[in-house]
Amino acid sequence: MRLSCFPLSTTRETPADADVVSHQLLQRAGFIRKLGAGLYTWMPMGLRVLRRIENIVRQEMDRAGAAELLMPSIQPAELWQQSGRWNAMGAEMLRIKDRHQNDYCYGPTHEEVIVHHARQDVRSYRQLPFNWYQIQTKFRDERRPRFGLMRAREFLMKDAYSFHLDAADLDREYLNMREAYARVFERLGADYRVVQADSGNIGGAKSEEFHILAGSGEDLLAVSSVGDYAANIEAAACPPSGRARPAPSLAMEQVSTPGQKTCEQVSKFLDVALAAKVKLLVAKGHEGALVGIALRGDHELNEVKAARHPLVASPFELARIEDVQAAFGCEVGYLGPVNCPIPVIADHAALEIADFVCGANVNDHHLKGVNWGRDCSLAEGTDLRRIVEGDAAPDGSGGLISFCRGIEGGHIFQLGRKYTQAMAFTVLDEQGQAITPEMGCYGIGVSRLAAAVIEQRHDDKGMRWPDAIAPFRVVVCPIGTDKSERVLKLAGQLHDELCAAGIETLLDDRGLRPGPMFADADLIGIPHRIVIGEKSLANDQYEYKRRDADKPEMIAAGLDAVLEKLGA
RNA sequence: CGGGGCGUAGCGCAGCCUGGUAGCGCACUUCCUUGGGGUGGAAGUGGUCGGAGGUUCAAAUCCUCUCGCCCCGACCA
Repeated sequence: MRLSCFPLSTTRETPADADVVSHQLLQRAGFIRKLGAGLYTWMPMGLRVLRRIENIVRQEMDRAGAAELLMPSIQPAELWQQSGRWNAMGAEMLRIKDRHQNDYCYGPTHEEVIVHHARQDVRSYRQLPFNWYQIQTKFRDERRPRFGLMRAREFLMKDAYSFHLDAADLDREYLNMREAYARVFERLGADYRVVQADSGNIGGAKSEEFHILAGSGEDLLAVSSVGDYAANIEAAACPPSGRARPAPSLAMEQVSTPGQKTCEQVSKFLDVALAAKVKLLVAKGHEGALVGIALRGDHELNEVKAARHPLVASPFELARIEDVQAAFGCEVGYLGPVNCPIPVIADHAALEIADFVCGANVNDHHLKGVNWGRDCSLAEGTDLRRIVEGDAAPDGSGGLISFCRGIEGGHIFQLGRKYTQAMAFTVLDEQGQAITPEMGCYGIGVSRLAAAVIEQRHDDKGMRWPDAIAPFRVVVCPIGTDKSERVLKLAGQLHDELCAAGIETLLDDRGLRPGPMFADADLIGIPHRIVIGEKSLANDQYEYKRRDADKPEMIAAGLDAVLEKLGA
């Protein structure tokens, strides 16, 4: 490709609305242009990268035995009503009406559509298992689009859906996809980690995320210092420590704590450790009921875990303050499990302390020396809290948890029968009995990966693409073309020869001075650069530089030495 | 959803407080110059100041409404 014929518009200045490196570089290098909040156009240079990532994903999916199809981006509401998600999905689903006032959505995901097609075409167990995937544009009306491509509203996603006779076969395919994903992430040159995840409102049991590790990542990951345990902190389990609760040593006593409402205030006021306090949150239960949630004072609630408890409404919502005050007869700063008017569930860690401090359910008063079982009923113990750094790894390896940040690039789920059942997809088994298939789904955020790779691979000059997904593998830079016919001719010739050898090559024939030319090549992040100028031609040499090398080196002029450097 | 900020040339910004003929840098056009890390110079092109209404002799500037965009937060009693 000759750059003089290729639309490329780079800027030296950083766009004002970009605050992560990938977003800045993508815009500066002219890879993407913003059209609206969370909406981006892929300009030609950027699209080349997107397509290459897409092709790696496609190759690995095909290799893993999945079959590509393409579903509409607009979906009829009827299917979503069948699965029950038309109402369950919130405002992030873009709902639209056609001219007949019929309801549609711009697909945020395609479980409903795929199950619909599966039930149309698949009747027999002989047709199972299968795995269908597409690479399709999706739209999610994020409450806050940000970080450019990392949390855009419209984005490109690979989504795959598999169907199986039984759970064991789903397990097999899940592992198959897990391996395919690992190959994808390795080919992208990404430093990634597979972590246990929560399956969110998609539903289902087993679920893992593939995270590209980066400080700018939106997700916090809990990683064990021993073994390979890692989990999204949303999903990281906090089992009982195994330590027995100490025996009560103090009598319960009510103390005055005027105006001390938060755990921090009370702990300071009474001079007790935060971890020696039990706090009580109140969540909405079912049909207007309230549920008390007891946590140790220094712990935080994990709403995802709470919402899974049968007494707690899902999605999780805190009770309205007026309702809580009506039930307890005091302000929310003084709640506690003693003489509690509503059912209480407690996090394991809150149950492991004795002689604790908690609200007295009386304004401006707390209780000291409180003990489970003796002073209040022993609440049911459940995992309700967010994991914290320094916790023991929940896999029992003896490791300690520390946090790091990641960008979710892929997510694999075992959905079970949630959708196949809701949408009445059955096949006949060998005995002629109808059975409901097990389902898995597997997503990769293709457009997000482009940004994630940049977050990991960049320097102060620009992007540093690996060969596998670079927009071009090589850029040929002729110096002083207006003075030297020979330079221009040799550069054009090398470009043509490299292209003929199947190497994606860019010839910078814009006639720029070396400074701007090199700056653009570095910004765009092309992995290999060949400079041709009279100076080196005097020694019958070209100059070769890797994007990530400090210094250039001289090589013999001609195609062979170049090919050798490229390892081609 | 709550809070804050910003909309002035393609991009980045100043001007607004204190109303009076709209400016700078980059980019772009032409010419000269320069030629190994964004040369130097000369001359140019380009703006209904986000939109609507109001105050005023006069509004980018003050007031009201509205739209768009960005940032922070989103429950821990």
